[in-house]
Amino acid sequence: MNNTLILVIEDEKALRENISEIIAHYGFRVISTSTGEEGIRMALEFIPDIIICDIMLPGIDGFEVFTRVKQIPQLPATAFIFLTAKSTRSDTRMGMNMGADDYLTKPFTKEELINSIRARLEKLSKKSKHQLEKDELIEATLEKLTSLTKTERKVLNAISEGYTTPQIAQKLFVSKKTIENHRVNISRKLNLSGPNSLISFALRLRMQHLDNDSPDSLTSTASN
Amino acid sequence: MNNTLILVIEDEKALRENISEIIAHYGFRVISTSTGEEGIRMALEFIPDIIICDIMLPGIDGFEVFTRVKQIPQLPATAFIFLTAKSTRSDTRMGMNMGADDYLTKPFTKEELINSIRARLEKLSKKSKHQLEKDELIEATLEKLTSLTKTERKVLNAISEGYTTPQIAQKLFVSKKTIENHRVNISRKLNLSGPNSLISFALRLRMQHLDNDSPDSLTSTASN
DNA sequence: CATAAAATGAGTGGATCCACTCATTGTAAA
DNA sequence: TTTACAATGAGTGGATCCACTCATTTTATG
Repeated sequence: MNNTLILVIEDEKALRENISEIIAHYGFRVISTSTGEEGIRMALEFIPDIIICDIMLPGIDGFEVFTRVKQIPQLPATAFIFLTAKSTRSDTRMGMNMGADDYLTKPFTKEELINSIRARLEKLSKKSKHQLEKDELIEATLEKLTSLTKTERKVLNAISEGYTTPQIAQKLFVSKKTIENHRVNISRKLNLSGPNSLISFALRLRMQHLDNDSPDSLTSTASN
Repeated sequence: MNNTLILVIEDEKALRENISEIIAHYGFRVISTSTGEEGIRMALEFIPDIIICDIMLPGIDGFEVFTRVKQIPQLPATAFIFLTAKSTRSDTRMGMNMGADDYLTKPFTKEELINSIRARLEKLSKKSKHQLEKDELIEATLEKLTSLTKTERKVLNAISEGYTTPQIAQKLFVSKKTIENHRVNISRKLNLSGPNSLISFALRLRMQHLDNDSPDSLTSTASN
């Protein structure tokens, strides 16, 4: 049902296990660690949806974890919830001013914890709703990209950049006819048909990639 | 320099003017009102980037303003900062649990206010950085859309949805030849040329609009 | 009403896109 | 060394796109 992944970074063992237990009990997946360094490593590996992080940590502190995590390009949407006993005014403000999404002061009830999590998830899903719409269109055909050969990928990439058949032919030092053949083969593999279907797919794909990760994209997908 | 617009909803006159003054002093544009009802109306009209709203208001309260504002589809990205004297634990939590972005308790210093604003702006702009890249591509030609006629807009919209000339002709109950003529006229007005240039532009435009505001987009742009 | 602009439609021509078949060459794996 | 696949290129045909000109009708707008 729920595929949400939450990363808990908390030094105090009892509290860490307690939090994890609560989160798990409410149906979320949870991973945890006691140090900031390990937390950053896990964030990179597992790409959690939410990070709950204590400020007082051995080694690097919660603020440092936050700034490091925010520099990871794969984690732009990850919500960050600070956790601390220091409920002094200036500390709370510092956390929020850094861009944190919420701030829980110890001790807190399990309702406060779970409500905070739910509120952040609500915000996250709201922002990426139309995004999903786009994803679905591509998703189905995206896996079929693996069936493309090296040259076909190059051609598709060129198409997505707006080049026409004769231009691509010139770029790759082959005849127009060869590119045309590649286009047909690509369309066949991607189950596309009709005029403009290829350029349309290529552009949608490009936009998709611009929204996500790599800068110049498609050629780097595989080697074949 | 700074085009950020901030809406302040605060009943107490002295405080409202004080806040507005501080915000304006730091170079942001600011509008304000004393009631929730008026605040919602202004939010709809001016589409602010940030709304700063007191919880204690005559008529509908801050929580109600928040939920109403969040239902406005044009304002998915607007940051919401609550403002209140009630700094009791449960009140703070309720605000955050509803999905607020920050929570300032009275009295607060101007530094706290301005830092909170800056932190939220930071988060907003971070999410739309690569977005700018795409914007620039369209921006230049975007204004020329105003020179399109009603029917031309309809055709362009259909193109962006993936329809081909014969399909559009059927949809609008006119001949294929008419649609072809419209295509040429549109291309001329937008300074486009070459094969695929129109579908390419239309798709980029569509993606643009999907990321921003309206649901079914282009036809609603003007009346002519 | 008169003029201008918008909408509709047609003719022509060329370029590109799409889809099918077929053939040759190179390359890599069984 | 077969076998399979990738890459190259060609032939044919139809559909669509793009760009030009021209004409008719409808719809504002002064």
